[in-house]
Amino acid sequence: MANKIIKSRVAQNINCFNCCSRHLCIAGGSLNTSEIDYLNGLIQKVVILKKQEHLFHAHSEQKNLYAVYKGSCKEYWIDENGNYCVTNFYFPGDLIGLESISDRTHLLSVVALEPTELCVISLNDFSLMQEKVNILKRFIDITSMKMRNDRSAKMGVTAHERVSDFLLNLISRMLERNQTINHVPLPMSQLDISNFLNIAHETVNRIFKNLARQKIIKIQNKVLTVLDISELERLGRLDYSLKKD
Amino acid sequence: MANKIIKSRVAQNINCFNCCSRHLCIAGGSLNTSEIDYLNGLIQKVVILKKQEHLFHAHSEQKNLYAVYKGSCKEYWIDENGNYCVTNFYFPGDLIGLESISDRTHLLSVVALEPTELCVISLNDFSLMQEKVNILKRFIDITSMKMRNDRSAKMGVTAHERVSDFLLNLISRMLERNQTINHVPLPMSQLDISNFLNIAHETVNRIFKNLARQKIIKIQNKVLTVLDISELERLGRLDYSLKKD
DNA sequence: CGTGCTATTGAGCGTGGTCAACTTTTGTGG
DNA sequence: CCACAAAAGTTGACCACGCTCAATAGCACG
Repeated sequence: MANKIIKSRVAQNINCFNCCSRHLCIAGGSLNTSEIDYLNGLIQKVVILKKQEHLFHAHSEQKNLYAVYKGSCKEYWIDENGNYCVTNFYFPGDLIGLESISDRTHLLSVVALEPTELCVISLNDFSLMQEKVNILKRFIDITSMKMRNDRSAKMGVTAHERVSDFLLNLISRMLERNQTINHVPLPMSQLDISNFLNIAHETVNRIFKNLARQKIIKIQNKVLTVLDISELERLGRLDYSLKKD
Repeated sequence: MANKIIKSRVAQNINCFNCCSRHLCIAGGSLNTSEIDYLNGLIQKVVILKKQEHLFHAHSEQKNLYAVYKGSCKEYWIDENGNYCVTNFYFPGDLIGLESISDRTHLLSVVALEPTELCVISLNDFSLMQEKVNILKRFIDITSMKMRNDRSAKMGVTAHERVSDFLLNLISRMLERNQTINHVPLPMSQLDISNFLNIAHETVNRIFKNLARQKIIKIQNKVLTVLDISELERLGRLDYSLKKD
């Protein structure tokens, strides 16, 4: 596999000010212009990944945090018995690598689900940021929100609930990204979803088909369209309307 | 229910230096004496809870973070359909309230499983701490570790795996607290465990009995004794030996 | 234009959920 | 301290949800 391409953000015309996901990323919250300017100056590089290309592998040294700029990624690990375990999906504005900061070793692997670009926050830059209290507060807020979000994606008891909750979680994340409920990207395979939810992939497929037959959702070309959100909420245990604000 | 008792740490002779869980709490890591001294000066109060008494309820304003000093707590919420959902258990050295920092509103409720004492870190104190870079780094490390730990408690696919993983997770946390594998406290009910793991409580009971019959564990008076750790690891998907260091 | 991955559908069966009954433990008030 | 009530734990029977296996169709990549 080709080595991943790293370019300068300036050359790619990427910066925090014109980034349409910045409200979800570090540059969001209540940071003022000069603080974002400072951030923007620190973050110099972008990694450009092709589909299926790894951002990093588990057990490697963690040198950076990453913020998804464009595209999407899958996080996974291989357990002691050789099982492939999908642990998360990342979309524009999400920070990758937070759970590894404490020991600077990646616990998990991350791979691109489609052509993807990620801003590189070196841990050195991150140390510098720690001098700026407001930026650090923002960082802590993001970590706190991530914990909430991770809890809600796979909570249901039954397979129907779990699939519904997964979709509701995706939908609420896409709404945060100013997408519409009529066009929610599903870049991951049903196999990935089934693995993430601890459900057989045949079951995931049957539930998708079921929901489609009941005209609750429609899936075409890796794009989800929600036809009856209130019915989907009834099936899941999450209430996305609570998280809309 | 009686209002919770709040006392000064000094009066209770509690401080970060003589706390036997400090290596897990904010005062651990590589903080030096003067930094811990600063921390210790900021944290003035202890909350003392009786069994079944709430530390806070979901939807209330978050005024503090809490560090368990002694005892244990259960975290839960009530979903839209009225289901009681256990989301975590906390032991000495654990920080409570991290996922609520971003909007200063508790997402979850926390209740004591036994007589419990918690150090109170007001969010004001927390803001002050943010001026001390090393303390904040330590805080971020803890958050990062919490994310790892939360992932590992309920990972298995089958009921046997999930119960085994839950026990392995508890064991590894107790080892961090200098407890022995022969005396792991189980202050929560089997009902709580079943709810946390999304498993029927009858199933949890049967699996405990099974493990006991196979002489892998023994449970008496809410205390777990591990008789065959390698067999327990084989049944679960976690490898506690990886986390012993 | 094949080769391999992903999606789809069917049939059979086992894990574990549900319901029910009972015992044991814990907590509360007389 | 005992009596009673409530909660927690235990055990058995039943059966359904969802897993496994299998076979085929669609799709994407070289």
